[in-house]
Amino acid sequence: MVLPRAAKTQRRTRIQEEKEEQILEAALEVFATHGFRGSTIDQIAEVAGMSKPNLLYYFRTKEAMHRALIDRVLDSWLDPLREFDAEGNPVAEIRSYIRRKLEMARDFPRESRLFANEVLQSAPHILDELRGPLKTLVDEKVEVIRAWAKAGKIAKCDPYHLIFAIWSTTQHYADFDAQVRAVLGEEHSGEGRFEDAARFLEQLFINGLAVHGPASS
Amino acid sequence: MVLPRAAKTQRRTRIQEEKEEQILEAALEVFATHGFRGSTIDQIAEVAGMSKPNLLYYFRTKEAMHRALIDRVLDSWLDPLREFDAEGNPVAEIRSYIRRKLEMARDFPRESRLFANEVLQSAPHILDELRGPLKTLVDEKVEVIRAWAKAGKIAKCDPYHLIFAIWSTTQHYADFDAQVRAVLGEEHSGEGRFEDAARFLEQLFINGLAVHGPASS
DNA sequence: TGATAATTTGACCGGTTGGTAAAACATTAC
DNA sequence: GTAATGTTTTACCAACCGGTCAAATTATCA
Repeated sequence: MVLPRAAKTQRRTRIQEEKEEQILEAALEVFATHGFRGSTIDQIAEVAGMSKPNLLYYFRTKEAMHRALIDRVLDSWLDPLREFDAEGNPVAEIRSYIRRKLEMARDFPRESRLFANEVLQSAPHILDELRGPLKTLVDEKVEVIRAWAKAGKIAKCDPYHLIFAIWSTTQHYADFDAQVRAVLGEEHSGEGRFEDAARFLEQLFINGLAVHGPASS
Repeated sequence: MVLPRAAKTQRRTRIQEEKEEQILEAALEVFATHGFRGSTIDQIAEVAGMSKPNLLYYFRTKEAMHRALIDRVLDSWLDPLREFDAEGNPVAEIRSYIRRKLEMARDFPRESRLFANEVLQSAPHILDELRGPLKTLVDEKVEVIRAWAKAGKIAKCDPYHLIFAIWSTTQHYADFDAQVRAVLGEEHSGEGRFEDAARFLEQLFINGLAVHGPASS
Protein backbone atom coordinates (compact mmCIF):
# COMPACT_ATOMS: atom_id res chain seq x y z
CA MET A 1 0.00 0.00 0.00
CA VAL A 2 1.14 3.48 -0.62
CA LEU A 3 -1.52 5.98 0.38
CA PRO A 4 -2.34 6.12 4.09
CA ARG A 5 -5.48 8.15 3.56
CA ALA A 6 -6.89 5.44 1.33
CA ALA A 7 -6.54 2.85 4.07
CA LYS A 8 -9.95 1.21 4.33
CA THR A 9 -11.07 2.45 7.76
CA GLN A 10 -7.96 0.82 9.16
CA ARG A 11 -6.52 2.15 12.41
CA ARG A 12 -3.78 4.70 11.89
CA THR A 13 -0.13 4.24 12.64
CA ARG A 14 1.56 6.06 15.51
CA ILE A 15 3.73 7.81 12.94
CA GLN A 16 0.68 8.86 10.97
CA GLU A 17 -0.90 10.44 14.01
CA GLU A 18 2.26 12.29 14.94
CA LYS A 19 3.01 13.56 11.47
CA GLU A 20 -0.53 14.65 10.73
CA GLU A 21 -0.49 16.52 14.02
CA GLN A 22 2.80 18.19 13.08
CA ILE A 23 1.50 19.14 9.66
CA LEU A 24 -1.75 20.62 10.90
CA GLU A 25 0.10 22.65 13.51
CA ALA A 26 2.34 24.06 10.79
CA ALA A 27 -0.60 24.57 8.44
CA LEU A 28 -2.41 26.54 11.13
CA GLU A 29 0.58 28.80 11.53
CA VAL A 30 0.92 29.44 7.81
CA PHE A 31 -2.73 29.60 6.74
CA ALA A 32 -3.54 31.94 9.63
CA THR A 33 -0.76 34.30 8.60
CA HIS A 34 -1.20 34.34 4.82
CA GLY A 35 -4.64 32.99 4.03
CA PHE A 36 -5.27 30.02 1.76
CA ARG A 37 -4.12 31.44 -1.55
CA GLY A 38 -1.22 33.28 0.00
CA SER A 39 0.18 30.14 1.58
CA THR A 40 2.43 27.64 -0.16
CA ILE A 41 2.95 23.97 0.54
CA ASP A 42 6.70 24.60 0.72
CA GLN A 43 6.14 27.11 3.52
CA ILE A 44 4.07 24.66 5.49
CA ALA A 45 6.61 21.93 4.85
CA GLU A 46 9.41 24.10 6.14
CA VAL A 47 7.53 25.04 9.31
CA ALA A 48 6.61 21.40 9.83
CA GLY A 49 10.23 20.41 9.30
CA MET A 50 9.65 17.97 6.49
CA SER A 51 9.85 17.79 2.73
CA LYS A 52 7.01 18.83 0.47
CA PRO A 53 6.37 15.38 -1.00
CA ASN A 54 6.31 14.00 2.51
CA LEU A 55 3.55 16.42 3.38
CA LEU A 56 1.66 15.42 0.28
CA TYR A 57 1.95 11.81 1.38
CA TYR A 58 -0.31 12.61 4.33
CA PHE A 59 -2.57 15.19 2.69
CA ARG A 60 -3.01 14.77 -1.02
CA THR A 61 -3.63 18.42 -1.77
CA LYS A 62 -3.29 21.82 -0.18
CA GLU A 63 -7.05 21.97 0.02
CA ALA A 64 -7.17 18.69 1.94
CA MET A 65 -4.83 20.19 4.53
CA HIS A 66 -6.98 23.25 4.82
CA ARG A 67 -10.14 21.22 5.12
CA ALA A 68 -8.72 18.93 7.79
CA LEU A 69 -7.56 21.97 9.72
CA ILE A 70 -10.94 23.66 9.56
CA ASP A 71 -12.77 20.51 10.58
CA ARG A 72 -10.50 20.14 13.58
CA VAL A 73 -10.69 23.76 14.71
CA LEU A 74 -14.27 24.78 13.96
CA ASP A 75 -15.88 22.71 16.67
CA SER A 76 -13.77 24.05 19.51
CA TRP A 77 -14.19 27.51 18.09
CA LEU A 78 -17.92 27.36 18.70
CA ASP A 79 -17.60 26.03 22.26
CA PRO A 80 -17.90 29.40 24.02
CA LEU A 81 -21.25 30.03 22.38
CA ARG A 82 -22.45 26.51 23.21
CA GLU A 83 -21.82 27.15 26.90
CA PHE A 84 -24.21 30.07 26.77
CA ASP A 85 -26.80 28.86 29.24
CA ALA A 86 -30.50 29.67 29.04
CA GLU A 87 -30.99 28.85 32.71
CA GLY A 88 -28.22 31.09 34.01
CA ASN A 89 -28.32 34.70 35.07
CA PRO A 90 -28.43 36.78 31.86
CA VAL A 91 -25.93 39.39 32.95
CA ALA A 92 -23.52 36.76 34.24
CA GLU A 93 -23.95 34.68 31.08
CA ILE A 94 -23.18 37.58 28.78
CA ARG A 95 -20.27 38.66 30.92
CA SER A 96 -18.69 35.23 30.90
CA TYR A 97 -19.34 34.76 27.19
CA ILE A 98 -17.35 37.92 26.55
CA ARG A 99 -14.62 36.63 28.87
CA ARG A 100 -14.40 33.31 27.11
CA LYS A 101 -14.30 34.88 23.66
CA LEU A 102 -11.61 37.30 24.76
CA GLU A 103 -9.57 34.49 26.26
CA MET A 104 -9.77 32.61 22.99
CA ALA A 105 -8.61 35.69 21.12
CA ARG A 106 -5.67 35.89 23.49
CA ASP A 107 -4.80 32.18 23.65
CA PHE A 108 -5.72 31.05 20.14
CA PRO A 109 -5.20 34.01 17.84
CA ARG A 110 -4.14 31.80 14.95
CA GLU A 111 -7.45 29.96 14.98
CA SER A 112 -9.24 33.28 14.94
CA ARG A 113 -7.19 34.54 12.02
CA LEU A 114 -7.69 31.31 10.13
CA PHE A 115 -11.44 31.93 10.08
CA ALA A 116 -11.06 35.66 9.61
CA ASN A 117 -9.02 35.10 6.47
CA GLU A 118 -11.62 32.71 5.15
CA VAL A 119 -14.64 34.87 5.91
CA LEU A 120 -12.95 38.02 4.70
CA GLN A 121 -12.43 36.38 1.32
CA SER A 122 -16.10 35.40 1.09
CA ALA A 123 -15.67 32.12 2.96
CA PRO A 124 -15.16 29.98 -0.14
CA HIS A 125 -14.26 26.89 1.87
CA ILE A 126 -16.51 27.16 4.92
CA LEU A 127 -19.76 28.63 3.66
CA ASP A 128 -21.60 25.39 4.30
CA GLU A 129 -20.43 25.30 7.91
CA LEU A 130 -21.52 28.88 8.41
CA ARG A 131 -24.94 28.33 6.92
CA GLY A 132 -25.38 25.01 8.70
CA PRO A 133 -23.97 24.35 12.18
CA LEU A 134 -23.10 27.96 12.94
CA LYS A 135 -26.44 29.40 11.92
CA THR A 136 -28.29 26.67 13.80
CA LEU A 137 -26.38 27.34 16.99
CA VAL A 138 -26.79 31.09 16.70
CA ASP A 139 -30.52 30.80 16.01
CA GLU A 140 -30.88 28.74 19.14
CA LYS A 141 -29.05 31.25 21.33
CA VAL A 142 -30.92 34.13 19.75
CA GLU A 143 -34.11 32.64 21.13
CA VAL A 144 -32.58 32.52 24.60
CA ILE A 145 -31.62 36.17 24.44
CA ARG A 146 -35.01 37.09 23.06
CA ALA A 147 -36.68 35.35 26.00
CA TRP A 148 -34.47 37.25 28.45
CA ALA A 149 -35.42 40.53 26.84
CA LYS A 150 -39.09 39.63 26.87
CA ALA A 151 -38.87 38.76 30.57
CA GLY A 152 -37.35 42.19 31.21
CA LYS A 153 -34.03 40.77 32.39
CA ILE A 154 -32.06 42.69 29.79
CA ALA A 155 -32.89 45.55 27.49
CA LYS A 156 -34.85 44.81 24.34
CA CYS A 157 -32.42 44.50 21.46
CA ASP A 158 -31.75 42.60 18.26
CA PRO A 159 -30.03 39.43 19.48
CA TYR A 160 -28.30 38.75 16.17
CA HIS A 161 -26.56 42.09 16.24
CA LEU A 162 -25.70 41.61 19.89
CA ILE A 163 -23.89 38.40 19.02
CA PHE A 164 -22.16 40.06 16.07
CA ALA A 165 -21.02 42.85 18.39
CA ILE A 166 -19.54 40.40 20.88
CA TRP A 167 -17.82 38.46 18.14
CA SER A 168 -16.35 41.49 16.47
CA THR A 169 -15.15 43.32 19.57
CA THR A 170 -13.44 40.29 21.06
CA GLN A 171 -11.95 38.79 17.90
CA HIS A 172 -10.67 42.21 16.97
CA TYR A 173 -7.82 41.72 19.43
CA ALA A 174 -6.69 38.59 17.60
CA ASP A 175 -7.48 39.47 14.00
CA PHE A 176 -6.32 43.08 14.02
CA ASP A 177 -3.56 42.67 16.56
CA ALA A 178 -1.10 44.51 14.32
CA GLN A 179 -3.32 47.58 14.30
CA VAL A 180 -4.05 47.41 18.02
CA ARG A 181 -0.33 47.26 18.77
CA ALA A 182 0.45 50.08 16.36
CA VAL A 183 -2.15 52.35 17.92
CA LEU A 184 -1.45 51.50 21.54
CA GLY A 185 2.29 51.75 21.01
CA GLU A 186 4.74 49.18 22.28
CA GLU A 187 4.41 50.44 25.85
CA HIS A 188 0.74 49.41 26.17
CA SER A 189 0.91 46.31 24.02
CA GLY A 190 1.74 43.86 26.81
CA GLU A 191 -0.65 41.17 27.93
CA GLY A 192 -2.27 43.78 30.18
CA ARG A 193 -4.21 45.08 27.21
CA PHE A 194 -6.49 42.06 27.40
CA GLU A 195 -7.43 42.94 30.97
CA ASP A 196 -8.15 46.52 29.90
CA ALA A 197 -10.21 45.26 27.00
CA ALA A 198 -12.15 42.88 29.24
CA ARG A 199 -12.95 45.65 31.70
CA PHE A 200 -14.10 47.98 28.96
CA LEU A 201 -16.18 45.43 27.08
CA GLU A 202 -17.92 44.21 30.21
CA GLN A 203 -18.79 47.77 31.13
CA LEU A 204 -20.02 48.47 27.62
CA PHE A 205 -22.19 45.41 27.22
CA ILE A 206 -23.50 45.21 30.77
CA ASN A 207 -24.48 48.87 30.90
CA GLY A 208 -25.53 48.82 27.29
CA LEU A 209 -27.97 46.00 27.92
CA ALA A 210 -29.17 47.04 31.36
CA VAL A 211 -32.89 47.65 31.63
CA HIS A 212 -33.64 51.34 31.99
CA GLY A 213 -37.20 51.20 33.24
CA PRO A 214 -39.47 54.24 32.76
CA ALA A 215 -39.07 55.01 36.48
CA SER A 216 -35.41 55.50 37.20
CA SER A 217 -34.11 55.77 40.80
CA MET B 1 9.89 58.82 -23.80
CA VAL B 2 8.57 55.43 -22.79
CA LEU B 3 7.76 55.37 -19.10
CA PRO B 4 4.98 57.74 -18.02
CA ARG B 5 5.84 57.41 -14.37
CA ALA B 6 9.35 58.67 -15.03
CA ALA B 7 8.03 61.88 -16.54
CA LYS B 8 9.87 64.65 -14.75
CA THR B 9 6.96 66.23 -12.81
CA GLN B 10 5.24 66.77 -16.15
CA ARG B 11 1.47 67.06 -16.23
CA ARG B 12 -0.25 63.78 -16.95
CA THR B 13 -2.12 62.89 -20.10
CA ARG B 14 -5.85 62.45 -20.14
CA ILE B 15 -5.31 58.83 -21.09
CA GLN B 16 -2.94 58.37 -18.20
CA GLU B 17 -5.46 59.68 -15.73
CA GLU B 18 -8.23 57.53 -17.13
CA LYS B 19 -6.21 54.35 -17.28
CA GLU B 20 -4.68 54.76 -13.85
CA GLU B 21 -8.18 55.29 -12.52
CA GLN B 22 -9.39 52.15 -14.29
CA ILE B 23 -6.48 50.14 -12.95
CA LEU B 24 -6.86 51.28 -9.36
CA GLU B 25 -10.58 50.52 -9.47
CA ALA B 26 -9.80 47.00 -10.66
CA ALA B 27 -6.96 46.63 -8.18
CA LEU B 28 -9.29 47.59 -5.34
CA GLU B 29 -11.74 44.94 -6.41
CA VAL B 30 -9.09 42.23 -6.60
CA PHE B 31 -6.88 43.14 -3.65
CA ALA B 32 -9.93 43.52 -1.40
CA THR B 33 -11.14 40.07 -2.34
CA HIS B 34 -7.91 38.09 -2.28
CA GLY B 35 -5.34 40.11 -0.34
CA PHE B 36 -2.00 41.15 -1.75
CA ARG B 37 -0.33 37.77 -2.07
CA GLY B 38 -3.50 36.10 -3.22
CA SER B 39 -3.99 38.54 -6.09
CA THR B 40 -2.36 38.28 -9.49
CA ILE B 41 -1.59 40.97 -12.01
CA ASP B 42 -3.45 38.97 -14.64
CA GLN B 43 -6.58 39.06 -12.51
CA ILE B 44 -6.38 42.80 -12.13
CA ALA B 45 -5.68 43.19 -15.82
CA GLU B 46 -8.73 41.14 -16.71
CA VAL B 47 -11.00 43.14 -14.40
CA ALA B 48 -9.54 46.37 -15.75
CA GLY B 49 -10.09 45.13 -19.29
CA MET B 50 -6.53 45.51 -20.49
CA SER B 51 -3.45 43.43 -21.05
CA LYS B 52 -0.90 42.70 -18.34
CA PRO B 53 1.99 44.57 -19.98
CA ASN B 54 -0.31 47.52 -20.40
CA LEU B 55 -0.98 47.56 -16.70
CA LEU B 56 2.73 47.37 -16.01
CA TYR B 57 3.22 50.34 -18.27
CA TYR B 58 1.34 52.47 -15.75
CA PHE B 59 2.47 50.76 -12.55
CA ARG B 60 5.84 49.17 -12.72
CA THR B 61 5.18 46.50 -10.13
CA LYS B 62 2.32 44.86 -8.29
CA GLU B 63 3.53 46.55 -5.14
CA ALA B 64 3.39 49.97 -6.81
CA MET B 65 -0.27 49.35 -7.63
CA HIS B 66 -0.99 48.35 -4.07
CA ARG B 67 0.85 51.32 -2.66
CA ALA B 68 -0.91 53.79 -4.94
CA LEU B 69 -4.23 52.27 -3.95
CA ILE B 70 -3.49 52.50 -0.24
CA ASP B 71 -2.30 56.08 -0.52
CA ARG B 72 -5.46 57.04 -2.33
CA VAL B 73 -7.84 55.28 0.03
CA LEU B 74 -6.27 55.71 3.45
CA ASP B 75 -6.96 59.37 3.81
CA SER B 76 -10.66 59.18 3.10
CA TRP B 77 -10.82 56.14 5.32
CA LEU B 78 -9.81 58.21 8.32
CA ASP B 79 -12.23 61.04 7.60
CA PRO B 80 -15.01 59.87 9.92
CA LEU B 81 -12.64 59.93 12.88
CA ARG B 82 -11.32 63.37 11.90
CA GLU B 83 -14.84 64.78 12.04
CA PHE B 84 -15.08 63.72 15.66
CA ASP B 85 -15.56 67.11 17.28
CA ALA B 86 -14.27 68.04 20.73
CA GLU B 87 -16.72 70.94 20.97
CA GLY B 88 -19.80 68.92 20.11
CA ASN B 89 -22.21 67.09 22.34
CA PRO B 90 -20.47 63.84 23.40
CA VAL B 91 -23.45 61.57 22.96
CA ALA B 92 -24.29 63.09 19.59
CA GLU B 93 -20.66 62.89 18.46
CA ILE B 94 -20.35 59.23 19.33
CA ARG B 95 -23.68 58.46 17.77
CA SER B 96 -22.81 60.13 14.50
CA TYR B 97 -19.34 58.59 14.44
CA ILE B 98 -20.97 55.18 14.61
CA ARG B 99 -23.36 56.23 11.85
CA ARG B 100 -20.57 57.40 9.60
CA LYS B 101 -18.48 54.29 10.13
CA LEU B 102 -21.47 52.09 9.44
CA GLU B 103 -22.27 54.00 6.29
CA MET B 104 -18.73 53.51 5.10
CA ALA B 105 -18.97 49.79 5.78
CA ARG B 106 -22.14 49.74 3.70
CA ASP B 107 -21.01 52.01 0.87
CA PHE B 108 -17.30 51.16 0.68
CA PRO B 109 -16.92 47.56 1.79
CA ARG B 110 -14.01 46.94 -0.58
CA GLU B 111 -11.96 49.68 1.02
CA SER B 112 -12.65 48.17 4.41
CA ARG B 113 -11.60 44.72 3.24
CA LEU B 114 -8.48 46.08 1.61
CA PHE B 115 -7.26 47.26 5.01
CA ALA B 116 -8.63 44.25 6.83
CA ASN B 117 -6.62 41.94 4.60
CA GLU B 118 -3.50 43.97 5.23
CA VAL B 119 -3.90 44.22 8.98
CA LEU B 120 -4.93 40.60 9.35
CA GLN B 121 -1.68 39.57 7.73
CA SER B 122 0.35 41.74 10.08
CA ALA B 123 0.07 44.90 8.00
CA PRO B 124 3.33 44.38 6.09
CA HIS B 125 2.67 47.28 3.71
CA ILE B 126 0.94 49.82 5.94
CA LEU B 127 2.61 49.49 9.33
CA ASP B 128 4.20 52.91 9.00
CA GLU B 129 0.85 54.53 8.30
CA LEU B 130 -0.68 52.80 11.31
CA ARG B 131 2.11 53.83 13.64
CA GLY B 132 2.26 57.35 12.22
CA PRO B 133 -0.83 59.19 10.99
CA LEU B 134 -3.35 56.74 12.41
CA LYS B 135 -1.84 56.62 15.89
CA THR B 136 -1.46 60.39 15.96
CA LEU B 137 -5.09 60.92 15.05
CA VAL B 138 -6.30 58.34 17.54
CA ASP B 139 -4.18 59.75 20.35
CA GLU B 140 -5.69 63.15 19.70
CA LYS B 141 -9.28 61.87 19.84
CA VAL B 142 -8.48 59.78 22.89
CA GLU B 143 -7.72 62.99 24.74
CA VAL B 144 -11.08 64.40 23.71
CA ILE B 145 -12.91 61.37 25.03
CA ARG B 146 -10.87 61.40 28.20
CA ALA B 147 -11.86 65.03 28.79
CA TRP B 148 -15.53 64.19 28.28
CA ALA B 149 -15.27 61.39 30.83
CA LYS B 150 -13.49 63.63 33.31
CA ALA B 151 -16.19 66.26 32.91
CA GLY B 152 -18.79 63.62 33.72
CA LYS B 153 -20.41 63.83 30.30
CA ILE B 154 -19.92 60.15 29.57
CA ALA B 155 -18.97 57.22 31.74
CA LYS B 156 -15.32 56.76 32.64
CA CYS B 157 -13.79 54.25 30.26
CA ASP B 158 -10.64 53.41 28.35
CA PRO B 159 -10.93 55.57 25.21
CA TYR B 160 -8.61 53.36 23.15
CA HIS B 161 -10.80 50.35 23.66
CA LEU B 162 -13.89 52.42 22.98
CA ILE B 163 -12.48 53.34 19.61
CA PHE B 164 -11.50 49.74 18.91
CA ALA B 165 -15.02 48.66 19.78
CA ILE B 166 -16.57 51.15 17.38
CA TRP B 167 -14.17 50.16 14.62
CA SER B 168 -14.70 46.46 15.05
CA THR B 169 -18.48 46.47 15.39
CA THR B 170 -19.03 48.67 12.37
CA GLN B 171 -16.39 47.25 10.03
CA HIS B 172 -17.63 43.79 10.91
CA TYR B 173 -20.51 44.31 8.49
CA ALA B 174 -18.10 44.92 5.61
CA ASP B 175 -15.26 42.57 6.50
CA PHE B 176 -17.31 39.60 7.63
CA ASP B 177 -20.26 40.15 5.35
CA ALA B 178 -20.19 36.52 4.24
CA GLN B 179 -20.66 35.36 7.81
CA VAL B 180 -23.31 37.94 8.60
CA ARG B 181 -25.30 36.87 5.56
CA ALA B 182 -24.88 33.20 6.35
CA VAL B 183 -26.12 33.65 9.90
CA LEU B 184 -28.99 36.00 9.12
CA GLY B 185 -30.10 33.93 6.18
CA GLU B 186 -30.99 35.35 2.82
CA GLU B 187 -34.30 36.70 4.12
CA HIS B 188 -32.67 39.18 6.52
CA SER B 189 -29.65 40.02 4.40
CA GLY B 190 -31.17 42.94 2.56
CA GLU B 191 -29.98 46.48 3.03
CA GLY B 192 -32.30 46.70 6.03
CA ARG B 193 -29.71 44.91 8.12
CA PHE B 194 -27.67 48.10 8.24
CA GLU B 195 -30.60 49.95 9.81
CA ASP B 196 -31.00 47.18 12.38
CA ALA B 197 -27.29 47.27 13.09
CA ALA B 198 -27.31 51.05 13.49
CA ARG B 199 -30.21 50.89 15.93
CA PHE B 200 -28.55 48.20 17.99
CA LEU B 201 -25.11 49.79 18.05
CA GLU B 202 -26.44 53.19 19.01
CA GLN B 203 -28.40 51.65 21.84
CA LEU B 204 -25.36 49.66 22.96
CA PHE B 205 -22.87 52.49 22.93
CA ILE B 206 -25.14 55.26 24.17
CA ASN B 207 -26.46 53.23 27.08
CA GLY B 208 -23.10 51.62 27.64
CA LEU B 209 -21.43 55.00 28.03
CA ALA B 210 -24.21 56.80 29.88
CA VAL B 211 -23.20 58.14 33.25
CA HIS B 212 -24.78 56.16 36.07
CA GLY B 213 -24.08 58.61 38.84
CA PRO B 214 -24.72 57.65 42.47
CA ALA B 215 -27.81 59.85 42.28
CA SER B 216 -29.68 58.89 39.13
CA SER B 217 -32.51 60.99 37.70
C1' DT C 1 0.54 65.50 -43.75
C1' DG C 2 4.20 63.54 -41.53
C1' DA C 3 7.20 63.25 -37.64
C1' DT C 4 7.31 62.40 -32.97
C1' DA C 5 5.91 60.74 -28.73
C1' DA C 6 2.55 57.88 -26.13
C1' DT C 7 0.23 53.58 -25.75
C1' DT C 8 -0.70 48.71 -26.49
C1' DT C 9 0.39 44.07 -27.57
C1' DG C 10 2.39 39.26 -28.25
C1' DA C 11 6.19 36.66 -27.36
C1' DC C 12 9.04 35.49 -24.02
C1' DC C 13 11.99 34.58 -19.48
C1' DG C 14 13.43 32.84 -15.06
C1' DG C 15 11.53 31.55 -10.79
C1' DT C 16 7.81 29.57 -8.14
C1' DT C 17 3.88 26.63 -7.36
C1' DG C 18 0.96 22.47 -6.72
C1' DG C 19 1.57 18.01 -7.55
C1' DT C 20 3.67 13.25 -9.44
C1' DA C 21 6.73 9.05 -10.12
C1' DA C 22 9.68 5.97 -8.63
C1' DA C 23 13.08 4.43 -6.10
C1' DA C 24 15.46 4.36 -1.47
C1' DC C 25 14.81 3.71 3.15
C1' DA C 26 12.57 2.33 7.58
C1' DT C 27 9.36 -0.37 10.24
C1' DT C 28 6.61 -4.13 11.41
C1' DA C 29 4.88 -8.89 11.28
C1' DC C 30 5.98 -13.43 10.95
C1' DG D 1 16.03 -12.80 8.94
C1' DT D 2 13.11 -11.61 5.49
C1' DA D 3 9.14 -10.29 3.23
C1' DA D 4 5.55 -7.09 3.23
C1' DT D 5 4.15 -2.75 4.34
C1' DG D 6 4.77 2.03 5.52
C1' DT D 7 7.61 6.27 5.03
C1' DT D 8 10.79 9.55 2.96
C1' DT D 9 13.48 11.55 -0.58
C1' DT D 10 15.26 12.89 -5.19
C1' DA D 11 14.18 14.23 -9.45
C1' DC D 12 10.93 16.01 -12.12
C1' DC D 13 6.74 18.34 -14.65
C1' DA D 14 3.33 21.48 -16.38
C1' DA D 15 1.03 25.57 -15.16
C1' DC D 16 1.36 29.96 -13.32
C1' DC D 17 3.50 34.21 -11.79
C1' DG D 18 5.82 38.80 -11.89
C1' DG D 19 8.08 41.20 -15.06
C1' DT D 20 10.82 42.48 -19.68
C1' DC D 21 11.36 43.57 -24.52
C1' DA D 22 10.79 44.95 -29.00
C1' DA D 23 7.72 45.66 -32.32
C1' DA D 24 3.19 47.37 -33.66
C1' DT D 25 -0.32 50.65 -33.11
C1' DT D 26 -2.44 54.98 -31.97
C1' DA D 27 -2.63 59.82 -30.47
C1' DT D 28 -0.58 64.51 -30.72
C1' DC D 29 0.80 68.43 -32.88
C1' DA D 30 3.82 71.34 -36.00
